Amino acid sequence: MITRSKYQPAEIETKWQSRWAEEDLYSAREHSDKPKFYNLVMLPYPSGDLHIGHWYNYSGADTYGRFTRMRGYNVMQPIGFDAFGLPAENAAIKRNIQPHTWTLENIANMRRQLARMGAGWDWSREIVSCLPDYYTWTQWLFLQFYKRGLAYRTKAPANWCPTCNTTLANEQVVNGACERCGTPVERREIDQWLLRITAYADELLNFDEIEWPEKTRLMQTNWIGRSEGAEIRFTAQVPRLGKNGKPTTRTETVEIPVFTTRPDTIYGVTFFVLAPEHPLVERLTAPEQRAAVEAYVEQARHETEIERLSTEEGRKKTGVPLGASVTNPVTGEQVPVWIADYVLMSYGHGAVMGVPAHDQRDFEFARAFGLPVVEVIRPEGEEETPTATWETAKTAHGVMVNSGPFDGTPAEDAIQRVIAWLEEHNLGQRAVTYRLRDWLISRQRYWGCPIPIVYCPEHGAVPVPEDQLPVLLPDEVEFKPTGESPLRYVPEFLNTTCPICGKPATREVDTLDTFICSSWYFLRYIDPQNAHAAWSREKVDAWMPVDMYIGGAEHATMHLLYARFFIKALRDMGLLDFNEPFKRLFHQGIVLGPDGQKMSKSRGNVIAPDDVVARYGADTVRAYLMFMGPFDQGGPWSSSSIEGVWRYMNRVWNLVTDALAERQVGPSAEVAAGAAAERLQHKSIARVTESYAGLRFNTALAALMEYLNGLSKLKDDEPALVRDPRYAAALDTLLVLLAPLAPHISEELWHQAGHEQSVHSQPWPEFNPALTVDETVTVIVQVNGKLREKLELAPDVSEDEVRRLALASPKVQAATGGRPLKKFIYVADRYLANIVA
RNA sequence: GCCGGCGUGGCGGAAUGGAAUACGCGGCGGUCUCAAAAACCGCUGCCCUCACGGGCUUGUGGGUUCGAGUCCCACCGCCGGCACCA
Repeated sequence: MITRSKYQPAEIETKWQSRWAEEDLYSAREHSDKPKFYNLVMLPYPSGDLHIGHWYNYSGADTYGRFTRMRGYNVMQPIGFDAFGLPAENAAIKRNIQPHTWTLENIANMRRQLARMGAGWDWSREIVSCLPDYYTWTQWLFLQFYKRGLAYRTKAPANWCPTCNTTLANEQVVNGACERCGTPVERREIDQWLLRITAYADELLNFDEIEWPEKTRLMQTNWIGRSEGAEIRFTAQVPRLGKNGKPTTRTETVEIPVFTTRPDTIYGVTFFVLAPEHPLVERLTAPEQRAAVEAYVEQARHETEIERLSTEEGRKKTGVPLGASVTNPVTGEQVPVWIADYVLMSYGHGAVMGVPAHDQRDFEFARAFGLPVVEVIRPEGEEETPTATWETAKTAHGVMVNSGPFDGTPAEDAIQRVIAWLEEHNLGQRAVTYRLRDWLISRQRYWGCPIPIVYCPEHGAVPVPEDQLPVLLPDEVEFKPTGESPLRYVPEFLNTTCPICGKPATREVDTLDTFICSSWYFLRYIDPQNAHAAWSREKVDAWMPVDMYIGGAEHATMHLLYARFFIKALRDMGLLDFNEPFKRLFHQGIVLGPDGQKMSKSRGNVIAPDDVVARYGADTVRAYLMFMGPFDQGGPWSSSSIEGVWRYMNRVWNLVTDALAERQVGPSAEVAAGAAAERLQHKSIARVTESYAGLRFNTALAALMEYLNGLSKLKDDEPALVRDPRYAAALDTLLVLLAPLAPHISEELWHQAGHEQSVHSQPWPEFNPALTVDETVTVIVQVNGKLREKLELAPDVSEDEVRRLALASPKVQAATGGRPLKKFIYVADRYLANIVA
């Protein structure tokens, strides 16, 4: 009677975690004969707790990293903390603790949690973005952008969150509300630092070098929103401004450019609309309209972005005429000028030529205010109908009509011909506009990377010389609800001298958007201790680009776009020599609560990893997360389904430890079932390898379960199998194949089986294709596509033989009912025959 | 509204155009036990049939094909992104 040991994950997991750390098992080698593989995860924000979503993300990434390492790659798998940001400040205000302290305490706890996963992190490369040895180089990078004219300062309307007392980038505004607190966003004019991401808009649309999900590429493409068309310069008479800046009685001609994607509709312009914020509104307004216009402008200013951008049913177009007109440069016609909130100052030129016949918004506007609708484009073969009867604009392309000399121009030439005409007469030109705007990077906040700029009364904004970096962020500040950075009230920080003249000056008190910190962290991992440079060019050349980047899809249009922009800009500065940071990208899915809803404290459906790990161990939790479904799909947590994975781990433990014990009591000897065990081994290697390679961890574990079930059954049927060396080899392979998903139990049993080296250093097993084929195969016989017969035959059976046996089968004959054979199809690699009768 | 994705047993899900429902959960029956739990073994899509066996089934309707969960068209439902972008 054998007494078996019990599977106790807590014990073996902590044991192996310390052993691996002692042996430095997971540090990437700087010099290696093996090909490099940069396996990256999106670094966590140190909120204090690793949640189940982190476990999901990192379990998949670590499984893939381990698999790749065993396949012979020199894998680098670093981890760090994106440690600046608002939550630290909010916690500081709420709990009267300094952000610095709060953040570092959280990091300490999360390091423990990250270690408890048993993932193969290379801790020697850890970065913490709020520490000076990191943010020195964030500042240095800002200066490089500044030097190249890619960072600039301007007074611009900014999204302002009255709750967070801070500005927000457009990308951080969700449906017109603050992404963090949900407060509707207001607009304010403030001096801002921006990065010229729009200079790279076109290049960012090119995804040729990267293997990214179609969905993410599409989201970035839509986000950048490239539109091709023309700029057309309309003109207007406005009062000439006197020396005092006040209008005089004399007039002058000003040009008002518009952007349009449909220059072919130029003859259909019946009105002209400016954004309420357009700088020419005041000068164009006639005295009798002044009161109405000012009221409308004031109203638009108070509208939130949500209201203004809403396209909800029933929201009618609003607007006010200025009592002025502009000249259509092509037709020479005068059309009235309006202001309306459907025209946005931030897109194009803040002005629109109104073509109600061929643009739906202009159509609605014209109907609302009784403006004429003139048809100038007619799809080929369509009859003329009076525009008064139209219910919508006709936006399709077509032949130009009512367009003077352009009449009859076919759809395919219309736009080009009008643009050519505009360019010839110097009244406009081909133009491209983007939805993407420059990246607003100033935050009126304390807990961020200080912007290395000094304001001198004489020299204005002066960059801090590189040898004076870092501009240190004070560790302690006082928080006052002023809406200004607390740094303004720290004299030691604020007051300095001008780098040019040495006279008293003040520092920039705004800090950088944390997305700046996360736009280059993957470069610092490569050379984290470098005190002389942000990175060594040689090391970055060797490791970049990232081979696999796994993280959430919510970063599609922010972090992932910014990081691409950074790399392209740094390339143009000569600081590195590649075009894209992340060669492959994978978005893991979202783990839902047991109720199928998104996890949230208010719903009470949150699964805390620490709790389930205490109960089942890290291996079971990791493997269960991967078993839930496809890795990019996520799904609901199930407290009963995880029991199945827990049972599996126990069955692995029992099968292997039993075999080891029983092997002691007798000599090894081959038995018949050994051959079957060997076939199963090779089949399983093939299946599991394929699943891992495709990041289909759920089917990898399913195959491992079938492998175990199969071996267990073979042993039950023929107990002497335990002393067959082929059975021992099959169990060893089971442990090796399981190692990426369940690193601790496989390591423990691997060592119990007498191996010295770590299971994680084992080469990935190869399979012999000849051994993945069964001794007999089931040939499926269909009649007219329906399954009618199964034949057990040898794998090398010929088509003729199958045909003879199939037609001879009574079941087949019954199914054909004596009808003559029309066609016989045999798919050899599927062992499938179809009889058409 | 536009763009994208997804609809398969009671549940999570599997399936290079070739045996639909692998694997797991749950359920039912059994072994062990005084009993229960755990563990182990067997059964488990739906309908008809005592049974042998037969019919039906991948959101709905149509199509392509020897053969469709998979490809094409239309519709319904759910999820994600964008949303007056001129």
